[in-house]
Amino acid sequence: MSTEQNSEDRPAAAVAAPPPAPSRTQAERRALTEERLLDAAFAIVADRGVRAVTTAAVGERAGYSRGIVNHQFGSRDQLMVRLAETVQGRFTPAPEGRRGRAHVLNVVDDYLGTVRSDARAMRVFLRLWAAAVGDEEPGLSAAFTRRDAFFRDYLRDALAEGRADGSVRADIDPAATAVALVGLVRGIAMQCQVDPALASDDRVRAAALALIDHGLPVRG
Amino acid sequence: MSTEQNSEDRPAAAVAAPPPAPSRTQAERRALTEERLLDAAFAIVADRGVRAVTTAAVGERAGYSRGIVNHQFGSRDQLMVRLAETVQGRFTPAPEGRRGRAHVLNVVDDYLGTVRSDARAMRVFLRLWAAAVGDEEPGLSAAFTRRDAFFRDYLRDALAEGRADGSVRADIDPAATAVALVGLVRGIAMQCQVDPALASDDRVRAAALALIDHGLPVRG
DNA sequence: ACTTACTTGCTAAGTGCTCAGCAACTTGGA
DNA sequence: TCCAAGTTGCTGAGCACTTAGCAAGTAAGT
Repeated sequence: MSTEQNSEDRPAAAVAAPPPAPSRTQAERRALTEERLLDAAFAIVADRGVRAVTTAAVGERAGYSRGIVNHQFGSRDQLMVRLAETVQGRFTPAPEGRRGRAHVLNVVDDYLGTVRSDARAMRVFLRLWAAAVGDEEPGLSAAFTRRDAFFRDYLRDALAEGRADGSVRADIDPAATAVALVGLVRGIAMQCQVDPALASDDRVRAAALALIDHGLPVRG
Repeated sequence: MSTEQNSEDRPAAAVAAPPPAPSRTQAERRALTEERLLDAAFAIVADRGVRAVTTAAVGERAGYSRGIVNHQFGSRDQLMVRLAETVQGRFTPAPEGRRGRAHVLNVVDDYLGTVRSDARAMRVFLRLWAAAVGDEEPGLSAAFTRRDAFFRDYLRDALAEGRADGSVRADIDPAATAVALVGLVRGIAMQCQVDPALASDDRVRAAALALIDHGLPVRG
């Protein structure tokens, strides 16, 4: 996936097969095709939802034929899994030097900031996650089970570190609190999805941070 | 919807048309049919997900024919909306005498308790909500936009009351904090859905309450 | 009788996937 | 260096299947 805005601006692509450069390695062709298909699937999820991702729609939006998805990925399900992994890669928290409580607050703040700064990617991520929760896409459930565990473990470790350096209360349970924090940011982002007025409201972000920041420190 | 467990224990219903009592008012027939259809739809969502709710599957599971849903509700979409409203009705918070911070904590505790005590209904609620967020079911999005606003307003008022009676910090924003709290409980419940091991872990519930309880009081 | 509940046959639209075949690329022998 | 043989990317017709909804009919209540 190069960027997310090349959803409709590939002009002649949908008409005939893409002849961008005259000569390409087979590996290059394959990689380029995969990228285009993932871009197309991304755009369709963003615009019309997970259910609208049909093999034909993806192939044609990417400038190929109806059969390309099955040829490239084997099945629609595997395309969805690859898409999920790709989108998940965008939301990997960056340590950024901070530690303990400040680190946790930073991760949460970043996450909620993404709701505004990269609304399209967040929309796709949440729609894929919703499909996984609803058990509508077999492969997605496994992909997000792994992803959730990773995110929780990351926050658990940050919380444990904060407890060790004294920036986080000693009586909290790092693992369980990590579940609550992941829930907090996801749940807020989901509401923003249903009601866009919330997404453009910085008070929600501030309230979430305040909730955490007054809950974690040793002194209130 | 009578109860949630009558999903498979209506013996002869699936074989022929239901002849439960020989004589019924037209209004009674209609009401009974509606209830059975909603029960069937509920069970299908719980067992196989929102997408598996086809008009034929619902009709036949309820002991009727394929066409009954369209006859009774006009369209599949309207069945889904009615189902959502019915399920939402189960999750209306009961005031229960408490006020301010204790009231807020009580509502959150109840909600998280439901993840274990009425897992089936919670599962259906979350799957419907996920479908609404994913924009897969047109009518559901509107139904849950209303529902979310109601739940947020309810918590906002409880928080404002707590601020007035001194049980909640004066510097919090009731409306924005309500969004965070709704997100917290929904996000936790969603994770429990994907990873059932979390659902049976009381530490998560305790951690969520601790997060709130140390965040809201005037004294830390 | 008449209205309403409900069934059943049908349709049109849409689904993922298969497969034969063509065209572009790669490889290796001369 | 060239060119045939082999491999891979990709197409597009078609298959088997599912869907929501309609229309015409039958049965049950008034």
